[in-house]
Amino acid sequence: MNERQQAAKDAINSTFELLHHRWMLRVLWELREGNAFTFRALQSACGDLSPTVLNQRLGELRDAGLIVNDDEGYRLTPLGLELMAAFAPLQAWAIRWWRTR
Amino acid sequence: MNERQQAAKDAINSTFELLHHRWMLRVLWELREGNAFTFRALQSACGDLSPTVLNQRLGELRDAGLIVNDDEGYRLTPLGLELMAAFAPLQAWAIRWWRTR
DNA sequence: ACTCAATGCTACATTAACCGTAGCAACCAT
DNA sequence: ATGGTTGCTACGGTTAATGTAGCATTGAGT
Repeated sequence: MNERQQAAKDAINSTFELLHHRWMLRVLWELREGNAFTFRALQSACGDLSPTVLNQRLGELRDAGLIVNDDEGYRLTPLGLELMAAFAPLQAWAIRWWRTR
Repeated sequence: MNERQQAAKDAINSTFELLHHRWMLRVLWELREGNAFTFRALQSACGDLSPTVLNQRLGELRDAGLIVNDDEGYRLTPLGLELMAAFAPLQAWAIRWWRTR
């Protein structure tokens, strides 16, 4: 394996490491439109997850540069918006999969 | 919210519920080319995760209809391949994100 | 038949992650 | 000053993940 391939592998592994935590995908999903959410609004949108975990996830997302917390609340950065754009094809798949169950 | 929107929400939530478990994304990623992996080959490809968890993840993927276990080993079903196709844009994002850190 | 390696997987004990509930301190409007 | 909303933390209990060891089965070689 050459350097470029290794870097790609590191990048995707690191991405999975970030995303695999509980509620992470859901939190990002709720923010995907780019709108700002207050802590409590986000908690509610995710189906009342515990504030402990939400705060952990928000910290991880802030450290990763995917969200910011301005005076309107939490919202995705351009980088975060790009990630959610990459996730767009997932919704169509989810609906198809849902039907097969 | 109408019925169609609710179904879409259920579908994506259910997808996240499936995917958020540790190693789940990584296991799928290793299988994405459609090749068959033995249990131990898959374990090794994922960086030697514990067999306990690998077996749990494989069970969940089997129940979800995303993998099968034929005489060559574990491989993605057509549905599983479609999911990984939906994940394709993620790699490009991951590399870009990796560079910003 | 006997060894040997590889297979898929389970048992067990430990550590880390997640959970719900309660509530604090800061802010603002009334 | 009272009441509402904000972001967030403390606490104790439960679930999930981990690492190491090893079992039972299969197939190849001698």
